[in-house]
Amino acid sequence: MAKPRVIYWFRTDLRLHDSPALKAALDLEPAVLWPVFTWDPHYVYRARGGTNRWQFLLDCQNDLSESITKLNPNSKLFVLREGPQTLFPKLFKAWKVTHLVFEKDTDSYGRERDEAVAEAAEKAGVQVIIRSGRTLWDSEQVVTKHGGKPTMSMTALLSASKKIGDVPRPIPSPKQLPDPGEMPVDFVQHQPDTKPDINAERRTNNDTGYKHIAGPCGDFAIETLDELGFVPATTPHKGGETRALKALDAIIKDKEYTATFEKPKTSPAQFDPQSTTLLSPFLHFGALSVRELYWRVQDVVNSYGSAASAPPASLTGQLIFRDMYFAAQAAIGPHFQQTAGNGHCRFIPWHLPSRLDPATGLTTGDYHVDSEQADEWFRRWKQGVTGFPWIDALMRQLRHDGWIHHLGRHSVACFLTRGGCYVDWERGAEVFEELLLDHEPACNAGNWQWLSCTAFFSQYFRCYSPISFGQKWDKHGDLIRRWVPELQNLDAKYIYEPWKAPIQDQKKAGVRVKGDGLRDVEVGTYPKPMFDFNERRDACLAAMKTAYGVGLYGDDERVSTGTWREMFPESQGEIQGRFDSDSGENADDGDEDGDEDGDEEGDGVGGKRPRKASSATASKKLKT
DNA sequence: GCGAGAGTTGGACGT
DNA sequence: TACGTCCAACTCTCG
Repeated sequence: MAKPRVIYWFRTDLRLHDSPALKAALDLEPAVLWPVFTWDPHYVYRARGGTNRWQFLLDCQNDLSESITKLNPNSKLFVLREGPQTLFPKLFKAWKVTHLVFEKDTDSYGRERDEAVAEAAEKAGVQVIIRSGRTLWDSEQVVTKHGGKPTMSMTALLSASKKIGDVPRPIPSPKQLPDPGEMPVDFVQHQPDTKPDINAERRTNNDTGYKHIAGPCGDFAIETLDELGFVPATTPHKGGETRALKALDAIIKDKEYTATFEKPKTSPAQFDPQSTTLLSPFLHFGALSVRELYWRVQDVVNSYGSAASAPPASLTGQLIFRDMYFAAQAAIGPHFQQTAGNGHCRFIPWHLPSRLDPATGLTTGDYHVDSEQADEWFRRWKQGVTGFPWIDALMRQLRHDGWIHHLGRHSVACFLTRGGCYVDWERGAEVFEELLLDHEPACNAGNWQWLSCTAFFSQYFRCYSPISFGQKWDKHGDLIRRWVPELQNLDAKYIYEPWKAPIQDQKKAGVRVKGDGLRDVEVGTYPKPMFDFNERRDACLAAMKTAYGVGLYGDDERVSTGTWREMFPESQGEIQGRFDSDSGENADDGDEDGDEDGDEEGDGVGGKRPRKASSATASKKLKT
């Protein structure tokens, strides 16, 4: 029998070490092996992605390609610019492929795509081999061992995984790779739909990504940001398996750090270097195997003795949480990314709710503006001009670097949702999806649900203060000074609350606390806080209490029909305003009165606009 | 079915 | 500085 002709399809497993799928491909003893990456238009036009994450991906691809070439000078990572669903059927034929091998994807689009590709392969007589490799334990197996239910707690994950067994030991990198075969592409390139383009506002140059299937020089080169029409990245964090393994070596070398790591004791304010490992972006792109990380850490922990930390706070605990979210997503499916239709996510009548596709019930990526005030708060949060320096510093660090500490994420997420703006967690998740280098759909959705107290966590009375929480870690405000240069010279006494600084202190520091950070921004100013935090915390807490009392979940019929309103008291201050679900216009904005004066209680039920007396006082307080 | 205790990492105040 | 206690009170797990 002729020897196999194998395509190894790299996706989010951009590494050579510990790849069960790559091992399966090599076990076939192929005559030829093509290491292929398909530049999938779905991710370019339909999924949110900022330029920093593209850059990190390109770093990973370039590094992987070099590593492949080191093992076989005739080979590299071959990038083809077409969606895999249309490309593979043509490749199977043109390259006389016998096997297609890849790592199992865990996300909804990925699974759908893989099914289509596998079906096409079957039609073409190509054998498909899939291996799980993205998580400690195969998420589908975890779900099965958990009775088909999602793992909504660490206990649940640990008891299910215990039935599977130990995390597999990592597989060493291959020592050699076969030659690639001939690569004719004398077939018609399928042009992708470039509209709608969810990344349009970030695509400032000419997009030539799909001009030639094998790239501008016809050599299957790795694409560039320029080719895709993206501006250069700003992040200092670089990708690639080589860097990942080197960074891991450095961490493991520090036995004490590795063995005694406790996440809650690491500072969200520390940067350069940060207080945590910053390995998550590598995990996301598969440049680092999660099992490699797990066992390298666990071996240190085992030899360290009883002083070592343990899950959930320890390093391996962080990885176990990751698996928990993956397994929860595996059980719930695409609805895990949203409240609507998700029976495990509590319904809270947040502002700025997602628009839903009536056909699928899934979110469209757009949202209803039920409250102009909340929308402004959301925009100020996103841009890092809330007037709360701790929040603004983190949001600016996130935008520029693509990474912030986990507790920083807690802080800004709590602030946007249950502890400040009362804006839908899905809005925040979308911003993280765009900006985070390590954006992992399952972890992102899971953590936003956690922080908004809609799933996984429910102690909504534990609220992060945008002032005290930062102060606890960073009295002098170094993180703020780094990311909010307007406040660089402000006395530490006022750095977390610059609006409290007397005019002469502001003058001395060369800054005026003025404006809203969005309109007519003057040089040398920093915005006033967008609300009185204590007022907002009280309003949100009361609203959360009401919503918990109502006790609706995302899959409840009353959520989809809108009759949930009957269950909430009309006098509830903090509740989603009405909007016309067809046009998306705010139906009760006609007699707009609540927003000019910064009154945050402007939205009522059924067109009524109840006000709390305290809100007026809150606005006045801010003006002093 | 019930109660006790635990639960990734809050804040304010005390010793 | 590190660690307790209270605040007012959530869900889940386990016995």
